[in-house]
Formats: sequence, structure tokens, C-alpha cells
Amino acid sequence: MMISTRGRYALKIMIDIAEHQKDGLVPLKDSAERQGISKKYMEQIVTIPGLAKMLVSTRGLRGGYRLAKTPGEYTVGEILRAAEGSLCPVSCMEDGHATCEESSCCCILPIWKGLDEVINKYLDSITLQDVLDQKAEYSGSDYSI
Amino acid sequence: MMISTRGRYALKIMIDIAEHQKDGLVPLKDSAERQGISKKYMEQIVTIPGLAKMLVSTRGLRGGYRLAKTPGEYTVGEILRAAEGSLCPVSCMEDGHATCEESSCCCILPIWKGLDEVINKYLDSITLQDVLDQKAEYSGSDYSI
DNA sequence: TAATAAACATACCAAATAACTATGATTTTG
DNA sequence: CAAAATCATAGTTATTTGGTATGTTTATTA
Repeated sequence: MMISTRGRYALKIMIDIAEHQKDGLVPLKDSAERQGISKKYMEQIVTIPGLAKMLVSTRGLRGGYRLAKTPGEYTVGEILRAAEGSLCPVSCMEDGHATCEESSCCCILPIWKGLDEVINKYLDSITLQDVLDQKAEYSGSDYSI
Repeated sequence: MMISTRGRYALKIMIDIAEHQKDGLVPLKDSAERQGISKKYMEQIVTIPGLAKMLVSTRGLRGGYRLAKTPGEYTVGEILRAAEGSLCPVSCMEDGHATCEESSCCCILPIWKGLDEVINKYLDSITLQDVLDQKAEYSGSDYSI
């Protein structure tokens, strides 16, 4: 399994903030309660550098978070990569290039490269807005994400 | 990372056996030496039920392994699934269906399902024979796989 | 201006998983 | 019967995962 709770929670948080920021800043506490995630763990996730860049934070009472750009400008792929570090499906590769010594003569490597491409291409084809739109379709619902 | 050394080694072993079985049975010792993997660890991998089914073993002196079917009849996907148990990219899903309680109202689940499909479809499009063929293309080479 | 509620910053920890190693039994051929 | 192979099981070490715990800083508002 390539995507751990860090990535899954990151996605949940981003969706939750996207959904609720119209009312102003979204405090982590509220988001954490809605998603059933420990607020403290959430703080850790939200401060992962790559993710922090996607958010604008305001300190102090009545502070909170909002997205730095519009939901349509974030893909599920980039959120997951930011949270997980990489979505690479094998340890003998990273960022599309081999990390092992025998790479120059590894006939399996092209398979991993192809797999990596297929995964990233798929996840980058979905934006946060797409997710919001699909949620809205099921309308009236009390989706907890 | 979704595919561990178990899966990677399993694939290496299957390719190695496919390549060398024309000379008769392939002892694990030879295969392990060629691949630079501990023979004992290899024994464990080869006896994973799903993988064992793909091989025919013969005990005793001059014994060894060969593929149960032709290389064209095995896909990379099924070998990896057999070795890893599952290639599912998230823990909240298994074999295409959700394992968590909130699944009935999870708007992210379709994304994981789609990802799972994309991964398995890709890996099932490559057979062991394809890998052998591509190895042969680089011909004269001393590929160690 | 002081209390409050928010983000920010570290440090620690327990359980699970990964990746082997070790030991030895069983089987078959030369 | 000795050697070489598979088969079986238990133990070990390191890393990753998934958190807790404790506390600091910042800004609002009553």
C-alpha cells in the first residue's frame, strides 16, 4: 500500500477546507472534528512543507486556514505527493529515476517507470474541484467525506 | 511504496527461471546467485502459496523449479499480487471494496477504486514473455535482470 | 489589557511491517 | 550413504507508521 493515512488525511483536510472556506477561515479544530482525526496529528500534516505552501494560515483567535489557490488549481496527485513525499510504487526508484546500482542493466525498471507514470497521470487528472463537484451531486447528503 | 522487495524479488525469480528452464530444472541456488539474493530468503518467497502454484518443484539432488505454464501465460500483475498479497494502494480498501466504516459516504473512495484499476490494468498488460522479449532485444548483453 | 483560541514547534513512543537470518528436517539422486 | 536439493518454522533487526504529549507564539475580543 502506497498511500498511508498521511496522504489520505491530507486529502480529507484539503477537501474539508475547500468546502468550508466560503464562511471565512477554517480552524483545524473544526476540520478535525468533522473528519474524526486528532487535531494534533492534523497539525503535523498541515505543516508538511509541500502542503503548507498550498494553504494560507492566520494565527490567533478566529484564525485558521484557507486554500492559497482555487480548488480547481490543485490536483489530487500533487496533494498526495506533497503529503507522502513521493508516490513511487517501488523503493528502487524515486522521481522517475533508478536509485539502485544495477539500474543500468535492469530489465524490470521500465515496468516501474511505466507504472509510476500511469499512477501519477491518473491522480493528476483529478482536481479538488472535481471532488467537490461529485460530492455536490449526491446533494442533500450529510457526507463526512 | 506499494511493491516491496518480496514482489520485486518474486518477479526477478520468475524471470530468471523462465530464462533458464530450457536447460532443465532451475535450482534456487543458481537463481539466487545470479540475482544476488539470499537463497534462504528466496526459498520463503517461492513458497508463498500463490507463487508456488505457478511453479513446479522437484526435490532432491538435481531437483529445482520450472514454470507450470508458459511465460506468456503469466502477467506481471498476477505475480506481484501473489507475492504481495494485494497491490491495493490504500489500506481503507482491499480487492476493490472498502474496508472502513465510513465507506458508504466516502467521496474519496471512487478515486482509490479508479487508481486500483489503473494499476492492475497496467501490470496485467505485461506478460513474462514480454519481459523476456525485451531482454533479448538488448541481445549480447550480460543482463543480470 | 488580560483571557482565550488559534497556529507553530519539538520530542517522544508503541505497534506493525519489512527484510532478513538461523536452524534443521525431508527427499531424491549418484 | 553422502550430497544437494526443497520444505518448514522460528527468531531478529531496522524502518515506517500513526500517533501523543508538552509547550510556545501570535492575534483577537470582551
